[in-house]
Amino acid sequence: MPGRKRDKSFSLPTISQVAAEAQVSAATVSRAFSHPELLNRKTVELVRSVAKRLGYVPNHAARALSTGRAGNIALIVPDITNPFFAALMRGGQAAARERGYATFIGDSDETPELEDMLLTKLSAQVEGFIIASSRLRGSRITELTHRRPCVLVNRDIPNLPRLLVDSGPSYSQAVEHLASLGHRSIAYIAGPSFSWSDRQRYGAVTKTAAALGIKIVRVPTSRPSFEAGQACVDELLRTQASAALAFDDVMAQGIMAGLGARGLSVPHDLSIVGCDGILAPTLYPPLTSIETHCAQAGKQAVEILLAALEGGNLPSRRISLATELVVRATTAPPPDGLSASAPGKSRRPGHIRTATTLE
Amino acid sequence: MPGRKRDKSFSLPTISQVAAEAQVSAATVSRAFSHPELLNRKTVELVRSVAKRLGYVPNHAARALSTGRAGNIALIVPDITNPFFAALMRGGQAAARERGYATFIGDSDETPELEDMLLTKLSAQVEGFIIASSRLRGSRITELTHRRPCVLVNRDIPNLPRLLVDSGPSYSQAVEHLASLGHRSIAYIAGPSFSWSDRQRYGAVTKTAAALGIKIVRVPTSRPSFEAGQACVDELLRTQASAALAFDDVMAQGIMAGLGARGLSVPHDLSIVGCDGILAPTLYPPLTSIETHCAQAGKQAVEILLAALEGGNLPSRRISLATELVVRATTAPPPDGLSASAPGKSRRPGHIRTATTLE
DNA sequence: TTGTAGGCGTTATCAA
DNA sequence: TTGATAACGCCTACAA
Repeated sequence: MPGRKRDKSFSLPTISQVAAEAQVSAATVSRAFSHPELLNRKTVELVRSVAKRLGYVPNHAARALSTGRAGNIALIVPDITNPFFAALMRGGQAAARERGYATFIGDSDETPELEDMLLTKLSAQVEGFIIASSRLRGSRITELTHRRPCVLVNRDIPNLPRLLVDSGPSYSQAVEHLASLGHRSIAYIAGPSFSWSDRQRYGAVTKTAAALGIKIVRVPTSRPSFEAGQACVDELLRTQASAALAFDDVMAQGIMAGLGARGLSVPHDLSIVGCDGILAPTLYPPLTSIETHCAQAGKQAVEILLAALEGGNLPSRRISLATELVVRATTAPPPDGLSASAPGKSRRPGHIRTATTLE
Repeated sequence: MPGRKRDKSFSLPTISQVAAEAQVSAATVSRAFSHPELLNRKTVELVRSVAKRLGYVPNHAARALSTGRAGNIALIVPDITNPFFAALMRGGQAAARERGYATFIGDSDETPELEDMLLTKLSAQVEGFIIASSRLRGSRITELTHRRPCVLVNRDIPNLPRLLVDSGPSYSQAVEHLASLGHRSIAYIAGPSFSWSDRQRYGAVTKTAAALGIKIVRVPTSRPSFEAGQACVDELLRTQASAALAFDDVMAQGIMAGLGARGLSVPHDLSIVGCDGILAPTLYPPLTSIETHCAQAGKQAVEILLAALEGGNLPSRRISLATELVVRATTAPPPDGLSASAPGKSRRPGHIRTATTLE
C-alpha cells in the first residue's frame, strides 16, 4: 500500500493521537485550538489538558497546507550583522510574534542572486515578505509581489507598499551644519550602487551643497561595512575634504578607526557624520549621526504586511519616516577654518537635535 | 462538499498545474525535481521548462508533510542585536543555506518564557534547533531534545550535542596579563545569571586570581548590553579596582563610554578586557578582548545538526572551541603602579596574541 | 455541540 | 520510465 514509513524517533504527537486519548474526534481537537467558542467549555478543557500532557502543538505546516495561511513571514535583509538591519529585524520580529506569526530571516549578503533565491525558496512557506534595501531589479520585485504580498523598506517602487526612511532632509541639514562650521569641501562616502537610500542621500547632499557653493566628492566603496570604511580612508584623505558624510554609521566607524590608525583625530582633523543612530552613541567620540528609528521601521513594516494579510489587499502606499540629525562630538570647524563656533555644537537653529550627554 | 474556498489572489502554481500543462502526471513532475535520475532526460527538461514558465517552485510545507522533512532549521538566540549572536547566526545561516536548508530565527529577548514559546511553536516547522546561550532550565531543554534534535551552543548539558566556546583559559590569561601589568584588584562585570558562559568565565577568573593573590569583585548587571555596561560604571568605580574584565565586548563598550562621560580615560585610569572579538577591533581605543570565532561556531553547530539529521542520530558530543586573548590598546599598568612595561603590550610569553595594528 | 469526510500539495509505493 | 493512489496532519462545510 502507498504511504510511507517514517522515522518515528523524533515525531511529534498528532491531532488524532490527542483525539483518541481524549475520546473525541479530530475535528473537536482542531476546534479546541482554532475555534474554542464553538465547543462546550468542558470539552475544550479536556482536550487541552490531554494535549498538554502529550505535548501536542498544532502543526503549522499542515495547517498552512489546509488553510493557505502559513502563519509565517520572512524578513530579507542584505546584512544581518549591520546594526541597522539587526535593529529592524528585532522590531519586526517582535511585532510579528505579538500577532502570532513566526519569522524567517534571509541574509542576502548584498547580492541580488542570493536575494532572489531566498525569496523563491521561502515563498511557499510564508504569507508575505518584508524586503529591506532590496538589491533586486524593480521588475523582479514586481513579479515577486504577484506571488506573495511584499512590503518594501527603503526601495521606492510605484504601486507597491513601501516604507521609506526619508533621510534626505537630514543629509541636507548635515551639509548645512558642516557649512555653518566652515567646511567648504565635503566627501560623501557612498553606499551600494543599487541602493535607493544611497541615491536619495547623495542626491540631497549634492543639491544642498550646490546651493551653498560647497564642493562634494563622492568616494565609492565596496559595501557598507567597517572594513570598507577603513579601506577608503586613503582615498578620502586624497580628496582634501575637511569633512565626511558617510552612508551609514558602520562606515563612519570604519573611517574613524582608519583615521586613528594614521594618527589623525576626529573631529580635530576631519569631521564625520554617520547615519542610523544605533552605533553612533556608542562610539568614541560619540558620532554625529542621523537617527533613523530603524526598530520602529521594522515594526511598522510588519504591521502593514499583517494588516494586508488579514484585510486581503495591499495598500500600495508610500510611507515616509522622518529622521533627525543628532549632533554629537564628531563635527567641528575645519583645521584651518574659523574657530568662532564651539566644537560639537551647531549654531544653526531648526530641527537639529543636539545630544549633550551620551545617550 | 467539504474542502474550502481559498483566496486565489496570491496562490502559487501547483504541481498538478504543471503536470496538466506538461501532459504528464503529478508524480512525474515531482520526480523531475526530487529524483530526476529516475526519469527520461527529455521528460525532465520538458517538465522543468514548463515549471519555469509557470513559475512553479515545489511547496516546502507540503513536502514536509509528506516526507516529514521540513528542510528548515531554527536558530534561537537571546539577542539578535548582540554582535556575537549576529555573527553566529550569519555563519550558521550560510552553512544551512549551502545544504539547502532555510533558517528560522528566534530572538528570546533574554527571557526563558519567550525562548520556550519559540521552541514549541517552531518545532513542527523545523527539523532541528540550534539553541545558543539558552536561558532555559536544563530539564526543559532535555525534554525539547526528545521532540527535535537540538545542538546547544554555550550550554553544557550531559548527553546532548553541544558546542562550547571555551573562554575559561583565555580569561585566566587575561587575569595573568593584568597581574603582570601590576593590577592587584580586578572587577568582573558579570553576564546573565543563567548563562553557562558567565559561570565558566567567572570561575576561571576567581581561580586564577586566587592563585596569584589578586582580589576579584563581581559586579552584577541586568543583561549584556551597551546600556547595562554604562549603567554599572558607578558601581565599578566604587570597587576601586584598577581593571575590569567584562563578560563581553558589548558591555566593555558600554563601560568605556560611561568612563569617557565621567572624564576618565582607558587604559590610563582603568584597564578593560572584553570578550567576543567582533566589536573589539572596531572600538576606540581598540579593545583588548578574547577572540571567540563566533561565525565559525555557528557554522560548526549547523553542520553537526545537519549531519545528525541526515545520519539519523545525534552525536551527543561535547565540543570545545578554543579562544585567544588578543591584546590591543585598553590594558596598561594601573595609574599608581609600576610603569616599566609599555602600555598596550604584555611582557608575558605564551599564547597571547598581540595585535599591533588595527585589524 | 460534535462527528464525518474531502481536500490542501507533495511524495513514495505499487503496478504497468 | 511513467502513472495511479494512499498518506502526511490539519481544517471546514455539512450532516447529525
